[in-house]
Amino acid sequence: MKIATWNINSVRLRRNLVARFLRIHQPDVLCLQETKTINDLFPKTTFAKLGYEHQAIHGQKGYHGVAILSRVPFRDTHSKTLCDREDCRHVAAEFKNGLELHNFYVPAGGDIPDPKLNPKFAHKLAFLREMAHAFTNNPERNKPMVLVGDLNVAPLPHDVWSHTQLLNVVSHTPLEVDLLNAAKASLDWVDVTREFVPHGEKAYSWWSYRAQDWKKSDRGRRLDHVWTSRGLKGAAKTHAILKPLRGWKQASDHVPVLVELDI
DNA sequence: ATGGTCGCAACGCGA
Repeated sequence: MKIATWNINSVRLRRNLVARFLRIHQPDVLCLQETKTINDLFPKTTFAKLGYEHQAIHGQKGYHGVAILSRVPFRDTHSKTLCDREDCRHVAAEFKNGLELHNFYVPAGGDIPDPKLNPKFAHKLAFLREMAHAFTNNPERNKPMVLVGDLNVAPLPHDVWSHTQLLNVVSHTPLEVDLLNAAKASLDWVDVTREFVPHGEKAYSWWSYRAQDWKKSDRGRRLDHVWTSRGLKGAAKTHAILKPLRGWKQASDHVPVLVELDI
């Protein structure tokens, strides 16, 4: 089963890029974040025509929004409400082979890394805590599960271009990293990217729009993640962060992360 | 140290 995650930063603006990605890489399932549209305006038929006729769409006007596009039928889908907000930041699908797939879009958290001064950062921290609670004591924690998404945290020193320069920058502060690690520990999740890329090597999935030349400066961060439950350890056969897609015309600032699981 | 760029939707907000 080939699974991809991609923060698309408007699925309507970039529907043709999604279609190109689907044609080239042929994932079985694509999880999108920041679709930025209400469900009625989601380009369903564009993707259905390419074989992705099973769609769990959870969007809102203008902001956030997540979706799962699949060639494989779902058994069931649902979405969680986190932090008692209407924000569309989670959608999950269960497949007939028993796999449960969770697609998250964690709040970015604003600029000031202090929850007392910045309510957006406080929301991010609360969201990460709730993410952990969602899986702690989960009666189904032993089933095969995959968690993907834009988690908006780069946890390891080599998940950012400069560990020391980003220690006080939202996405890499110790506070967020600790909470992300706690969420990861809640189900003993495996970080698939780091099973393939050694911890001493740089790995990025996002490059800012603000750089003059994103490729030349290469000041990236690894914000997009694929986690598998412990029972799926070793199931990942291939892994790729599709850096060239950042160079596509009118690209998203995130690139897809793609894994092939033997399930 | 600062500001740099996007997308939505309406000229601000969130990223």
